[in-house]
Amino acid sequence: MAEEKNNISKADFRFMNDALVDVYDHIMRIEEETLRKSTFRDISVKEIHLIHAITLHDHKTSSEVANELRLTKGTLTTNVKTLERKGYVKRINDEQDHRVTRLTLTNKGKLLYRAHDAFHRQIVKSFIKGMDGNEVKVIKRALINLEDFLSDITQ
Amino acid sequence: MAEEKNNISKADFRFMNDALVDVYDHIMRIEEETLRKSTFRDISVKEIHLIHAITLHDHKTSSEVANELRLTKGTLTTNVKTLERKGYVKRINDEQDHRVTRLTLTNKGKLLYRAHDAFHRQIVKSFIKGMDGNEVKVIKRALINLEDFLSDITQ
DNA sequence: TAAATTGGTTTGATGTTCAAACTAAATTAC
DNA sequence: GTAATTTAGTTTGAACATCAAACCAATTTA
Repeated sequence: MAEEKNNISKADFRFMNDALVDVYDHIMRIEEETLRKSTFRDISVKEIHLIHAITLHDHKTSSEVANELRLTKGTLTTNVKTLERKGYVKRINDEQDHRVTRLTLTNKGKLLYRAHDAFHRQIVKSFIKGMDGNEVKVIKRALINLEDFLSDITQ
Repeated sequence: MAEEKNNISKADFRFMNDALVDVYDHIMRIEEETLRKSTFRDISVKEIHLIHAITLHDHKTSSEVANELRLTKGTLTTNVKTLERKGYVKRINDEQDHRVTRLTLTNKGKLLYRAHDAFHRQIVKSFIKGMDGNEVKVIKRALINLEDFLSDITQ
């Protein structure tokens, strides 16, 4: 066997590690800059992640969104408040249970959601650029490996 | 051709996008928790990234580190100050140019650096678990694709 | 119907960051 | 060779994100 399975050279480790680390920072940076130059220049990366978590259609409760983003309820309240003020998010009072507020995007919020989603689509597309079906499967397997590894650590 | 090149199904997009997004958050979370439970419980994820940027051997200047991490000089000064107080980092006065301070890790800092590096090694290893040389090449290509895409945007 | 629980908000504190003013050292321009 | 400019880093004051804890109102349970 020319290449041992599960054995990785120092150079490969360094390359992949740096790539994995840098890529995320780079994406955040680009998102920030892109937003700054767009019609949505009053929105930060953190805010767009909240908008993404609220999603297009499924009227989640505040607590659900807070859990997903691992923020306290208090933090979410304040963040939602500013996005509401800026006109991206609307609160809906739940008819069944008068304690809960559900979150939804305004038209402006939906527009931003779609723009952001399109950017992510580009990222994924670039990731698998020029690859055939089998190669895409290899990438998926790698991502599944990583997710499994990470969830094994957590519980 | 059963599978068109460069065409990705909605499901594949969603899977890869979510994986790419979630993986980073997950890693940060695990780093945070692991630190909390270790001997280094006085260190945050942001702080460990600073320690990583200072590196084991190459006595960078404050400005160099600030640029790498894209922080202002002022922010770096305060961050270094707390890491110095906690005993992970040392300032060295440059003999040539008395304006510059170079940054280096104490033994405690180096210990932490190595522990953190070992964790990253595990991550990369899990990423390519069970793959042969060709498959590893596919992964590398994907990461290069992504880096190219991102630098093209920034140029 | 009183007590406990739940969903969300408010409050006060902490940590991270920045921009701008500043200090000290080095470089350049005359 | 001194004055003016630039450079490296620090200090300061403000802004923002976050949290934990106290709180309020509605619902559930006992």
